[in-house]
Amino acid sequence: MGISTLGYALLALLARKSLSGYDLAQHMKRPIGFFWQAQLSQIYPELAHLEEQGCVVHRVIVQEDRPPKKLYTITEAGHSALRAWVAQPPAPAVERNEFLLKTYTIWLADPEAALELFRAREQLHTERLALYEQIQTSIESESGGAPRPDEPLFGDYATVRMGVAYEREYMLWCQWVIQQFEKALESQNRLPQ
Amino acid sequence: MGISTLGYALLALLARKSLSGYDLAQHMKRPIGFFWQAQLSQIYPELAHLEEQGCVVHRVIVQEDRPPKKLYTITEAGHSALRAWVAQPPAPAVERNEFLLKTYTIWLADPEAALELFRAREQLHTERLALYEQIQTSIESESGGAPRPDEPLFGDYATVRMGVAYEREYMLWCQWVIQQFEKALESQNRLPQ
DNA sequence: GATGACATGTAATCAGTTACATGATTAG
DNA sequence: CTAATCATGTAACTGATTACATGTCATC
Repeated sequence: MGISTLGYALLALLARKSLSGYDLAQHMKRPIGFFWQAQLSQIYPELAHLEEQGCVVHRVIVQEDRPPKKLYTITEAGHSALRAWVAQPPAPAVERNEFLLKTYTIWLADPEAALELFRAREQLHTERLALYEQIQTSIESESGGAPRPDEPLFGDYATVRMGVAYEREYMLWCQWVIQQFEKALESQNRLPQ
Repeated sequence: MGISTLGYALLALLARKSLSGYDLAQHMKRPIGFFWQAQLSQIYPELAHLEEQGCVVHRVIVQEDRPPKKLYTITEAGHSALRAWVAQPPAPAVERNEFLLKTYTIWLADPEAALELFRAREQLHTERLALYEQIQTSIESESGGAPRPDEPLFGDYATVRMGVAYEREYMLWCQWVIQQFEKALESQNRLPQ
């Protein structure tokens, strides 16, 4: 019946620009993929559903050099549905972090294996941090500081700031865990058996 | 065929202590619920599945004051399955943060409504931060500092440290967003229409 | 006698992933 | 001629949620 969260994610993109299903999938990878992901096979039925609900309309665009595509445009109804949804507090999220679940049980792992796990993880978040910082900087130079909160770019900027803070803390936390294991290995080496 | 992530979550608890399905559901709420959640209706079939795989066994405990329960105990096979899983890097997680999705589209919200949304959110994370800091402190006083990484309590401590860092940054980020909207409203008031 | 915690499960539904299926056009 | 990108979809399966179903025992 209603509109799923994915539906709102698609409307969020279409509120900025008309796009085809394929284009939407690209934009769902980046930047929206940082906080909401979806496959093409999920996007096509959802677009049909949004069209049934009157939130979007499409027209077929014939291109010379590429296959024809369906260009989707948000309607006034879609716009007001999105506006009603956006300031509504979301239901409590279901937390699923497999890495923290592993951390909870890391005490029974071999310390060398644990170190390898956390060193790889530290690298992952260090890389993501660098990427997000670069995006943040490029928005700042485009806007001359932070975009104003009534511009679409504010959405990009605010979310990437969260990303920067999150990745920085994750990286530092990995370093702390690594330190704990290194300390434990050291004292074990000083007092063998 | 194999063991699901929920299966490993249950094994992670049973590696510390034998529990019934009902008890497991309680422990899945806290502390594991901070990073992995499951319903009772999901836990019972998964326990049956783990038993089929030989990872757990149960015996019925008749109690005087309460209904009889099935006490599940991890087997050697379950223990080694858990040990093999724990140091294996998890597959990239699917990111789903509905609040960030709303933030991405917050530019088309009414500024007063946006402020309300973020103020409520700031409070939520401030409360969670206080809870996690309290848990962290109680573990520290129990262990006299950080637990050693070969103790089960290290799992609790390391995960709660991540929680503290995460909630602190989330809270600060909410405060930053609030500030942006307040600044925008101020300058709007200075130059009406 | 009602409510809430303890205790165990099944059935129906939903959201999301993976695999399947097809086809045009461009670049190497 | 092969691989990659563009382009649109359906089908089967899996993981997870919600609703259903039953029953004990203790406390108010």
